[in-house]
Amino acid sequence: MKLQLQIKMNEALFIRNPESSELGKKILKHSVQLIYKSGFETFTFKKLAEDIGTTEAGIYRYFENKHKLLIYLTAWYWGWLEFQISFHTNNIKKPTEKLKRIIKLLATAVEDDEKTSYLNESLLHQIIISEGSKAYLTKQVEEDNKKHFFKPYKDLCAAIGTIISECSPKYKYPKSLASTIIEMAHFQNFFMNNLPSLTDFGNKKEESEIIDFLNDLVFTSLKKI
Amino acid sequence: MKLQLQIKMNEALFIRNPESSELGKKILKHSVQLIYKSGFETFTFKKLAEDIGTTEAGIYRYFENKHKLLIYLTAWYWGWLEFQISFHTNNIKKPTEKLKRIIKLLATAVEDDEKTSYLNESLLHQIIISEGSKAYLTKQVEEDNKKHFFKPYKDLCAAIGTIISECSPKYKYPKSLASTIIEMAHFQNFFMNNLPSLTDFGNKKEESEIIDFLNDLVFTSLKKI
DNA sequence: TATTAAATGATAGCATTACTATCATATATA
DNA sequence: TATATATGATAGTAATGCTATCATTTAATA
Repeated sequence: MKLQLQIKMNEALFIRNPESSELGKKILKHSVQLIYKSGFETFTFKKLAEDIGTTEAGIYRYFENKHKLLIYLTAWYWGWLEFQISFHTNNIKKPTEKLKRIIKLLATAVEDDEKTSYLNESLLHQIIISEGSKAYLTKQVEEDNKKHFFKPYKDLCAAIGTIISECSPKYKYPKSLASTIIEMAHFQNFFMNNLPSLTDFGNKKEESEIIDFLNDLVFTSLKKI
Repeated sequence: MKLQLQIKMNEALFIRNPESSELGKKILKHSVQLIYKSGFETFTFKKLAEDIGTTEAGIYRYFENKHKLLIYLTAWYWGWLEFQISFHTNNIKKPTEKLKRIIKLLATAVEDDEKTSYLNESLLHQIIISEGSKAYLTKQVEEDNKKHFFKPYKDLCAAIGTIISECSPKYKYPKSLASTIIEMAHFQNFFMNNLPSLTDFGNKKEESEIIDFLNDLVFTSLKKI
Protein backbone atom coordinates (compact mmCIF):
# COMPACT_ATOMS: atom_id res chain seq x y z
CA MET A 1 0.00 0.00 0.00
CA LYS A 2 1.34 3.40 -0.89
CA LEU A 3 0.29 6.24 1.34
CA GLN A 4 -0.51 9.50 -0.31
CA LEU A 5 0.08 12.52 1.85
CA GLN A 6 -2.16 15.41 0.93
CA ILE A 7 -1.67 18.79 2.50
CA LYS A 8 -4.76 20.94 2.47
CA MET A 9 -3.84 24.18 0.79
CA ASN A 10 -5.46 27.58 1.03
CA GLU A 11 -7.55 27.90 -2.13
CA ALA A 12 -6.86 31.60 -2.50
CA LEU A 13 -3.25 30.76 -3.27
CA PHE A 14 -3.99 29.37 -6.70
CA ILE A 15 -6.38 29.87 -9.57
CA ARG A 16 -6.58 26.20 -10.43
CA ASN A 17 -5.44 23.57 -7.93
CA PRO A 18 -2.02 22.41 -9.11
CA GLU A 19 -2.42 19.10 -7.30
CA SER A 20 -5.49 18.29 -9.41
CA SER A 21 -3.75 17.72 -12.74
CA GLU A 22 -0.59 16.49 -14.33
CA LEU A 23 0.35 19.93 -15.61
CA GLY A 24 -0.25 21.38 -12.17
CA LYS A 25 2.05 18.85 -10.55
CA LYS A 26 4.66 19.52 -13.20
CA ILE A 27 4.44 23.22 -12.37
CA LEU A 28 5.16 22.48 -8.72
CA LYS A 29 7.95 20.04 -9.44
CA HIS A 30 9.74 22.15 -12.04
CA SER A 31 9.30 25.40 -10.20
CA VAL A 32 11.08 23.88 -7.21
CA GLN A 33 13.89 22.68 -9.44
CA LEU A 34 14.22 25.99 -11.24
CA ILE A 35 14.05 28.19 -8.15
CA TYR A 36 16.53 25.90 -6.45
CA LYS A 37 18.89 26.14 -9.40
CA SER A 38 18.78 29.84 -10.26
CA GLY A 39 17.05 31.60 -7.39
CA PHE A 40 13.71 33.31 -7.11
CA GLU A 41 14.74 36.65 -8.61
CA THR A 42 15.66 35.26 -12.02
CA PHE A 43 12.84 32.73 -12.01
CA THR A 44 10.08 33.57 -14.52
CA PHE A 45 6.94 31.83 -15.69
CA LYS A 46 8.32 31.87 -19.20
CA LYS A 47 11.40 29.89 -18.19
CA LEU A 48 9.23 27.56 -16.17
CA ALA A 49 6.93 27.00 -19.14
CA GLU A 50 9.87 26.23 -21.40
CA ASP A 51 11.29 23.87 -18.81
CA ILE A 52 8.02 21.99 -18.59
CA GLY A 53 7.26 22.13 -22.30
CA THR A 54 4.10 24.15 -21.98
CA THR A 55 3.31 27.82 -22.52
CA GLU A 56 3.41 30.82 -20.25
CA ALA A 57 -0.37 31.14 -20.43
CA GLY A 58 -0.59 27.59 -19.17
CA ILE A 59 1.19 28.50 -15.95
CA TYR A 60 -0.97 31.57 -15.44
CA ARG A 61 -4.02 29.32 -15.40
CA TYR A 62 -2.69 27.88 -12.15
CA PHE A 63 -0.95 30.76 -10.42
CA GLU A 64 -1.60 34.46 -10.56
CA ASN A 65 2.10 35.30 -10.32
CA LYS A 66 5.37 33.96 -9.05
CA HIS A 67 4.93 35.51 -5.65
CA LYS A 68 1.78 33.49 -5.05
CA LEU A 69 3.62 30.41 -6.22
CA LEU A 70 6.39 31.10 -3.72
CA ILE A 71 3.87 31.51 -0.93
CA TYR A 72 2.23 28.27 -2.07
CA LEU A 73 5.54 26.42 -1.89
CA THR A 74 6.45 27.82 1.50
CA ALA A 75 2.98 27.15 2.89
CA TRP A 76 3.18 23.61 1.58
CA TYR A 77 6.55 23.16 3.21
CA TRP A 78 5.41 24.40 6.61
CA GLY A 79 2.35 22.18 6.44
CA TRP A 80 4.51 19.23 5.49
CA LEU A 81 6.99 20.03 8.26
CA GLU A 82 4.30 20.23 10.87
CA PHE A 83 3.15 16.79 9.81
CA GLN A 84 6.73 15.52 10.01
CA ILE A 85 7.03 16.96 13.47
CA SER A 86 3.79 15.51 14.76
CA PHE A 87 4.80 12.19 13.23
CA HIS A 88 8.29 12.13 14.70
CA THR A 89 7.33 13.41 18.14
CA ASN A 90 4.34 11.16 18.45
CA ASN A 91 4.34 9.06 21.62
CA ILE A 92 7.05 11.19 23.15
CA LYS A 93 5.94 12.40 26.53
CA LYS A 94 8.74 14.67 27.66
CA PRO A 95 8.34 18.11 26.17
CA THR A 96 12.08 18.75 26.31
CA GLU A 97 12.68 15.66 24.25
CA LYS A 98 9.99 16.78 21.83
CA LEU A 99 11.66 20.15 21.48
CA LYS A 100 15.00 18.55 20.79
CA ARG A 101 13.54 16.47 18.00
CA ILE A 102 11.84 19.51 16.53
CA ILE A 103 15.09 21.44 16.47
CA LYS A 104 16.72 18.53 14.73
CA LEU A 105 13.94 18.36 12.15
CA LEU A 106 14.12 22.10 11.54
CA ALA A 107 17.85 22.15 11.05
CA THR A 108 18.35 18.93 9.15
CA ALA A 109 18.39 18.58 5.40
CA VAL A 110 15.40 16.40 4.73
CA GLU A 111 15.40 13.40 2.49
CA ASP A 112 13.04 13.43 -0.45
CA ASP A 113 9.76 11.95 0.67
CA GLU A 114 8.38 9.33 -1.70
CA LYS A 115 4.87 10.12 -0.59
CA THR A 116 4.85 13.31 -2.60
CA SER A 117 6.45 12.54 -5.91
CA TYR A 118 5.76 15.94 -7.40
CA LEU A 119 7.56 17.89 -4.70
CA ASN A 120 11.16 17.26 -3.80
CA GLU A 121 11.27 18.11 -0.11
CA SER A 122 15.02 18.22 -0.04
CA LEU A 123 15.22 20.94 -2.70
CA LEU A 124 12.23 22.66 -1.15
CA HIS A 125 14.06 22.81 2.17
CA GLN A 126 16.93 24.61 0.46
CA ILE A 127 14.47 27.01 -1.17
CA ILE A 128 12.92 27.79 2.19
CA ILE A 129 16.37 28.60 3.53
CA SER A 130 17.26 30.99 0.71
CA GLU A 131 13.90 32.35 -0.40
CA GLY A 132 11.44 31.56 2.38
CA SER A 133 11.46 34.92 4.11
CA LYS A 134 10.79 36.69 0.81
CA ALA A 135 7.28 35.26 1.00
CA TYR A 136 6.39 37.64 3.82
CA LEU A 137 9.04 40.40 3.61
CA THR A 138 6.86 42.47 1.30
CA LYS A 139 4.53 45.42 1.39
CA GLN A 140 1.56 43.09 0.84
CA VAL A 141 2.27 41.13 3.98
CA GLU A 142 -0.77 42.54 5.75
CA GLU A 143 -3.07 41.78 2.84
CA ASP A 144 -1.59 38.30 2.38
CA ASN A 145 -1.87 37.66 6.08
CA LYS A 146 -5.55 38.60 6.05
CA LYS A 147 -6.06 35.88 3.46
CA HIS A 148 -4.37 33.44 5.86
CA PHE A 149 -1.52 32.69 3.52
CA PHE A 150 0.89 32.35 6.41
CA LYS A 151 -1.32 30.15 8.54
CA PRO A 152 0.86 27.03 8.19
CA TYR A 153 3.89 29.00 9.35
CA LYS A 154 2.00 30.53 12.22
CA ASP A 155 0.49 27.18 13.19
CA LEU A 156 3.91 25.60 13.31
CA CYS A 157 5.24 28.46 15.35
CA ALA A 158 2.31 28.23 17.75
CA ALA A 159 2.79 24.49 18.13
CA ILE A 160 6.45 24.94 18.98
CA GLY A 161 5.57 27.77 21.33
CA THR A 162 3.16 25.49 23.16
CA ILE A 163 5.84 22.86 23.65
CA ILE A 164 8.23 25.52 24.91
CA SER A 165 5.63 26.52 27.45
CA GLU A 166 5.24 22.90 28.48
CA CYS A 167 8.98 22.79 29.11
CA SER A 168 8.96 25.99 31.10
CA PRO A 169 5.51 27.32 31.95
CA LYS A 170 6.97 30.52 33.30
CA TYR A 171 9.15 31.38 30.35
CA LYS A 172 7.95 34.72 29.06
CA TYR A 173 8.70 34.52 25.34
CA PRO A 174 7.58 31.14 24.01
CA LYS A 175 6.36 32.43 20.66
CA SER A 176 9.31 34.68 19.99
CA LEU A 177 11.65 31.89 20.93
CA ALA A 178 9.78 29.58 18.58
CA SER A 179 10.06 31.97 15.64
CA THR A 180 13.70 32.53 16.55
CA ILE A 181 14.43 28.81 16.42
CA ILE A 182 12.69 28.43 13.07
CA GLU A 183 14.37 31.40 11.46
CA MET A 184 17.77 30.66 12.89
CA ALA A 185 17.68 27.02 11.88
CA HIS A 186 17.57 28.39 8.35
CA PHE A 187 19.63 31.54 8.59
CA GLN A 188 22.51 29.87 10.37
CA ASN A 189 22.48 27.27 7.63
CA PHE A 190 22.55 29.92 4.93
CA PHE A 191 25.31 31.81 6.72
CA MET A 192 27.33 28.66 7.32
CA ASN A 193 27.34 27.91 3.61
CA ASN A 194 27.55 31.41 2.20
CA LEU A 195 28.84 33.88 4.79
CA PRO A 196 30.56 31.53 7.20
CA SER A 197 32.25 34.23 9.26
CA LEU A 198 28.80 35.07 10.62
CA THR A 199 28.74 31.69 12.33
CA ASP A 200 30.95 29.40 14.38
CA PHE A 201 30.49 26.56 11.91
CA GLY A 202 32.80 27.67 9.13
CA ASN A 203 35.27 24.84 9.42
CA LYS A 204 33.22 21.70 9.43
CA LYS A 205 30.04 23.13 7.99
CA GLU A 206 27.91 20.49 9.58
CA GLU A 207 24.26 20.77 10.43
CA SER A 208 24.90 19.04 13.73
CA GLU A 209 26.71 22.17 14.88
CA ILE A 210 23.64 24.30 14.17
CA ILE A 211 21.56 21.83 16.12
CA ASP A 212 23.98 22.05 19.06
CA PHE A 213 23.88 25.84 18.95
CA LEU A 214 20.08 25.94 18.89
CA ASN A 215 19.79 23.38 21.67
CA ASP A 216 22.17 25.40 23.78
CA LEU A 217 20.29 28.61 23.01
CA VAL A 218 16.90 27.14 23.82
CA PHE A 219 17.63 25.02 26.82
CA THR A 220 19.71 27.56 28.68
CA SER A 221 16.83 29.98 28.18
CA LEU A 222 14.38 27.48 29.58
CA LYS A 223 16.42 25.85 32.31
CA LYS A 224 17.17 28.96 34.27
CA ILE A 225 13.58 29.28 35.35
CA MET B 1 31.02 73.48 14.19
CA LYS B 2 29.04 70.89 12.32
CA LEU B 3 30.54 67.44 12.22
CA GLN B 4 30.28 65.57 9.00
CA LEU B 5 30.22 61.82 9.38
CA GLN B 6 31.60 60.08 6.34
CA ILE B 7 31.40 56.33 6.03
CA LYS B 8 33.96 54.86 3.72
CA MET B 9 32.08 52.82 1.16
CA ASN B 10 33.30 49.97 -1.03
CA GLU B 11 33.94 51.53 -4.44
CA ALA B 12 32.76 48.48 -6.33
CA LEU B 13 29.25 49.19 -5.10
CA PHE B 14 28.74 52.18 -7.34
CA ILE B 15 29.75 53.47 -10.74
CA ARG B 16 30.00 57.06 -9.61
CA ASN B 17 30.24 57.93 -5.95
CA PRO B 18 26.76 59.14 -4.91
CA GLU B 19 28.21 61.11 -2.00
CA SER B 20 30.28 63.19 -4.41
CA SER B 21 27.46 65.17 -6.02
CA GLU B 22 24.07 66.69 -5.40
CA LEU B 23 22.34 64.29 -7.75
CA GLY B 24 24.08 61.37 -6.07
CA LYS B 25 22.88 62.49 -2.65
CA LYS B 26 19.39 62.94 -4.01
CA ILE B 27 19.51 59.38 -5.32
CA LEU B 28 20.35 58.10 -1.85
CA LYS B 29 17.79 60.24 -0.10
CA HIS B 30 14.92 59.55 -2.47
CA SER B 31 15.67 55.87 -2.86
CA VAL B 32 15.37 55.48 0.91
CA GLN B 33 12.08 57.32 0.86
CA LEU B 34 10.71 55.36 -2.07
CA ILE B 35 11.81 51.92 -0.86
CA TYR B 36 10.45 52.75 2.56
CA LYS B 37 7.12 53.79 1.08
CA SER B 38 6.47 51.05 -1.48
CA GLY B 39 8.98 48.29 -0.85
CA PHE B 40 11.96 47.07 -2.77
CA GLU B 41 10.07 44.86 -5.23
CA THR B 42 8.05 47.66 -6.78
CA PHE B 43 10.91 50.13 -6.59
CA THR B 44 12.38 50.99 -10.01
CA PHE B 45 14.99 53.42 -11.25
CA LYS B 46 12.35 54.97 -13.46
CA LYS B 47 10.14 55.81 -10.49
CA LEU B 48 13.18 57.04 -8.58
CA ALA B 49 14.17 59.28 -11.49
CA GLU B 50 10.68 60.75 -11.69
CA ASP B 51 10.67 61.30 -7.95
CA ILE B 52 13.96 63.17 -8.12
CA GLY B 53 13.16 64.98 -11.32
CA THR B 54 15.96 63.46 -13.34
CA THR B 55 16.06 60.67 -15.90
CA GLU B 56 16.54 56.96 -15.65
CA ALA B 57 19.88 57.18 -17.42
CA GLY B 58 20.98 59.61 -14.74
CA ILE B 59 20.50 57.01 -12.02
CA TYR B 60 22.33 54.37 -14.02
CA ARG B 61 25.37 56.60 -14.05
CA TYR B 62 25.59 56.07 -10.29
CA PHE B 63 24.37 52.54 -9.71
CA GLU B 64 24.51 49.51 -11.95
CA ASN B 65 21.12 48.26 -10.78
CA LYS B 66 18.77 48.42 -7.86
CA HIS B 67 20.32 45.42 -6.16
CA LYS B 68 23.66 47.20 -5.91
CA LEU B 69 21.87 50.22 -4.53
CA LEU B 70 20.22 48.06 -1.88
CA ILE B 71 23.58 46.58 -0.92
CA TYR B 72 24.98 50.10 -0.77
CA LEU B 73 22.23 51.24 1.58
CA THR B 74 22.55 48.22 3.83
CA ALA B 75 26.35 48.48 3.89
CA TRP B 76 26.05 52.14 4.76
CA TYR B 77 23.63 51.33 7.55
CA TRP B 78 25.88 48.67 9.10
CA GLY B 79 28.84 50.99 8.92
CA TRP B 80 26.83 53.75 10.50
CA LEU B 81 25.55 51.42 13.20
CA GLU B 82 28.99 50.21 14.07
CA PHE B 83 30.02 53.81 14.55
CA GLN B 84 26.95 54.40 16.72
CA ILE B 85 27.86 51.37 18.80
CA SER B 86 31.47 52.32 19.27
CA PHE B 87 30.33 55.83 20.16
CA HIS B 88 27.70 54.74 22.68
CA THR B 89 29.77 52.02 24.29
CA ASN B 90 32.87 54.10 24.50
CA ASN B 91 34.33 54.28 28.04
CA ILE B 92 32.20 51.40 29.17
CA LYS B 93 34.39 48.77 30.74
CA LYS B 94 32.02 45.93 31.56
CA PRO B 95 31.42 43.79 28.48
CA THR B 96 27.98 42.78 29.71
CA GLU B 97 26.98 46.40 29.92
CA LYS B 98 28.38 46.96 26.44
CA LEU B 99 26.36 44.08 25.12
CA LYS B 100 23.20 45.44 26.69
CA ARG B 101 23.69 48.79 25.02
CA ILE B 102 24.35 47.11 21.70
CA ILE B 103 21.13 45.13 21.94
CA LYS B 104 19.30 48.33 22.70
CA LEU B 105 20.85 50.10 19.72
CA LEU B 106 20.03 47.18 17.43
CA ALA B 107 16.44 46.97 18.47
CA THR B 108 15.58 50.63 18.82
CA ALA B 109 14.15 52.83 16.13
CA VAL B 110 16.86 55.35 15.55
CA GLU B 111 16.35 59.06 15.32
CA ASP B 112 17.36 60.77 12.15
CA ASP B 113 20.94 61.86 12.48
CA GLU B 114 21.57 65.45 11.46
CA LYS B 115 25.12 64.59 10.56
CA THR B 116 24.03 62.91 7.37
CA SER B 117 21.37 65.03 5.84
CA TYR B 118 21.02 62.97 2.70
CA LEU B 119 20.22 59.72 4.49
CA ASN B 120 17.34 59.41 6.89
CA GLU B 121 18.59 56.80 9.36
CA SER B 122 15.17 56.26 10.81
CA LEU B 123 13.66 55.25 7.47
CA LEU B 124 16.81 53.33 6.64
CA HIS B 125 16.40 51.32 9.82
CA GLN B 126 12.91 50.33 8.69
CA ILE B 127 14.27 49.39 5.29
CA ILE B 128 16.90 47.18 6.88
CA ILE B 129 14.17 45.43 8.82
CA SER B 130 12.00 44.71 5.79
CA GLU B 131 14.50 44.47 2.96
CA GLY B 132 17.91 44.02 4.53
CA SER B 133 18.19 40.27 4.18
CA LYS B 134 17.33 40.50 0.48
CA ALA B 135 20.77 42.01 -0.01
CA TYR B 136 22.41 38.64 0.61
CA LEU B 137 19.62 36.11 0.08
CA THR B 138 20.47 35.75 -3.60
CA LYS B 139 22.32 33.44 -5.92
CA GLN B 140 25.10 36.03 -6.32
CA VAL B 141 25.86 36.03 -2.62
CA GLU B 142 29.20 34.27 -3.15
CA GLU B 143 30.25 36.65 -5.91
CA ASP B 144 29.09 39.69 -3.92
CA ASN B 145 30.86 38.42 -0.85
CA LYS B 146 34.11 38.04 -2.77
CA LYS B 147 33.87 41.71 -3.61
CA HIS B 148 33.54 42.39 0.16
CA PHE B 149 30.09 43.93 -0.17
CA PHE B 150 29.05 42.47 3.17
CA LYS B 151 32.13 43.52 5.06
CA PRO B 152 30.35 46.12 7.23
CA TYR B 153 27.80 43.52 8.29
CA LYS B 154 30.49 40.96 9.00
CA ASP B 155 32.60 43.50 10.86
CA LEU B 156 29.69 44.43 13.08
CA CYS B 157 28.95 40.80 13.71
CA ALA B 158 32.57 40.09 14.54
CA ALA B 159 32.70 43.06 16.92
CA ILE B 160 29.62 41.83 18.77
CA GLY B 161 31.04 38.32 18.80
CA THR B 162 34.19 39.60 20.44
CA ILE B 163 32.21 41.30 23.17
CA ILE B 164 30.22 38.13 23.71
CA SER B 165 33.48 36.27 24.18
CA GLU B 166 34.62 38.89 26.65
CA CYS B 167 31.45 38.26 28.63
CA SER B 168 31.88 34.50 28.55
CA PRO B 169 35.22 33.33 27.18
CA LYS B 170 34.07 29.72 27.16
CA TYR B 171 30.83 30.26 25.30
CA LYS B 172 31.04 28.18 22.14
CA TYR B 173 28.97 30.17 19.68
CA PRO B 174 29.83 33.87 19.93
CA LYS B 175 29.53 34.58 16.21
CA SER B 176 26.32 32.67 15.71
CA LEU B 177 24.85 34.33 18.76
CA ALA B 178 25.91 37.69 17.38
CA SER B 179 24.24 37.11 14.01
CA THR B 180 21.20 35.76 15.85
CA ILE B 181 20.90 38.93 17.90
CA ILE B 182 21.24 41.15 14.85
CA GLU B 183 18.75 39.24 12.75
CA MET B 184 16.27 38.78 15.54
CA ALA B 185 16.38 42.41 16.56
CA HIS B 186 14.95 43.04 13.12
CA PHE B 187 12.80 39.99 12.50
CA GLN B 188 11.04 40.20 15.83
CA ASN B 189 10.31 43.82 15.03
CA PHE B 190 8.90 42.90 11.62
CA PHE B 191 6.85 40.09 13.12
CA MET B 192 5.59 42.25 15.95
CA ASN B 193 4.23 44.77 13.48
CA ASN B 194 3.08 42.47 10.69
CA LEU B 195 2.65 38.92 11.94
CA PRO B 196 2.27 39.51 15.65
CA SER B 197 1.22 35.97 16.51
CA LEU B 198 4.82 34.93 15.82
CA THR B 199 5.89 36.97 18.82
CA ASP B 200 4.92 37.65 22.41
CA PHE B 201 4.70 41.37 21.76
CA GLY B 202 1.38 41.57 19.97
CA ASN B 203 -0.46 43.59 22.56
CA LYS B 204 1.78 46.47 23.37
CA LYS B 205 3.98 46.33 20.32
CA GLU B 206 6.83 48.02 22.06
CA GLU B 207 10.45 47.75 21.16
CA SER B 208 11.36 47.49 24.82
CA GLU B 209 9.81 44.03 24.83
CA ILE B 210 12.10 42.91 22.02
CA ILE B 211 15.03 44.27 23.97
CA ASP B 212 13.92 42.33 27.05
CA PHE B 213 13.56 39.16 25.01
CA LEU B 214 17.00 39.52 23.45
CA ASN B 215 18.62 40.32 26.77
CA ASP B 216 17.03 37.26 28.30
CA LEU B 217 18.11 35.12 25.35
CA VAL B 218 21.67 36.33 25.40
CA PHE B 219 22.40 36.54 29.07
CA THR B 220 20.94 33.21 30.03
CA SER B 221 23.10 31.71 27.30
CA LEU B 222 26.16 33.41 28.69
CA LYS B 223 25.53 33.18 32.41
CA LYS B 224 25.26 29.44 32.61
CA ILE B 225 28.94 29.02 31.92
C1' DT C 1 38.87 84.71 -19.26
C1' DA C 2 38.96 81.17 -22.48
C1' DT C 3 39.33 76.26 -22.94
C1' DT C 4 38.26 72.00 -21.77
C1' DA C 5 36.56 68.36 -19.07
C1' DA C 6 32.89 66.42 -16.40
C1' DA C 7 28.12 65.99 -15.08
C1' DT C 8 23.51 66.21 -16.34
C1' DG C 9 19.31 66.34 -19.40
C1' DA C 10 16.68 64.70 -23.20
C1' DT C 11 15.43 61.29 -26.15
C1' DA C 12 15.50 56.84 -28.39
C1' DG C 13 15.68 52.15 -28.60
C1' DC C 14 15.71 47.19 -27.47
C1' DA C 15 15.21 42.73 -25.08
C1' DT C 16 12.87 40.76 -21.30
C1' DT C 17 9.15 40.48 -17.97
C1' DA C 18 4.59 40.19 -16.53
C1' DC C 19 0.80 39.63 -17.77
C1' DT C 20 -4.24 39.13 -20.75
C1' DA C 21 -6.96 37.57 -24.59
C1' DT C 22 -8.43 34.58 -28.25
C1' DC C 23 -9.14 30.54 -30.78
C1' DA C 24 -8.23 25.81 -31.84
C1' DT C 25 -7.68 21.17 -30.32
C1' DA C 26 -7.54 17.35 -27.39
C1' DT C 27 -9.61 14.80 -23.53
C1' DA C 28 -12.78 13.47 -20.22
C1' DT C 29 -17.64 13.12 -18.55
C1' DA C 30 -22.65 12.92 -18.68
C1' DT D 1 -22.97 11.98 -28.87
C1' DA D 2 -23.03 16.32 -26.81
C1' DT D 3 -20.61 19.11 -23.84
C1' DA D 4 -17.78 20.80 -20.59
C1' DT D 5 -12.83 21.17 -19.27
C1' DA D 6 -7.93 21.36 -19.88
C1' DT D 7 -4.32 22.36 -22.75
C1' DG D 8 -1.74 24.34 -26.83
C1' DA D 9 -0.63 27.96 -29.92
C1' DT D 10 -0.26 32.51 -30.95
C1' DA D 11 -0.66 37.47 -30.37
C1' DG D 12 -0.47 41.56 -28.11
C1' DT D 13 0.46 45.24 -24.56
C1' DA D 14 2.39 47.86 -20.77
C1' DA D 15 6.16 48.00 -17.72
C1' DT D 16 10.95 46.83 -16.56
C1' DG D 17 15.80 46.89 -17.03
C1' DC D 18 18.83 48.32 -19.28
C1' DT D 19 22.35 50.87 -23.23
C1' DA D 20 23.52 54.51 -26.45
C1' DT D 21 23.74 59.12 -28.34
C1' DC D 22 23.90 63.95 -28.46
C1' DA D 23 23.08 68.46 -26.59
C1' DT D 24 23.61 71.45 -22.73
C1' DT D 25 24.96 73.07 -18.40
C1' DT D 26 28.37 73.42 -14.76
C1' DA D 27 32.91 73.13 -12.90
C1' DA D 28 38.01 72.90 -13.25
C1' DT D 29 42.10 74.55 -15.13
C1' DA D 30 45.36 76.86 -18.25
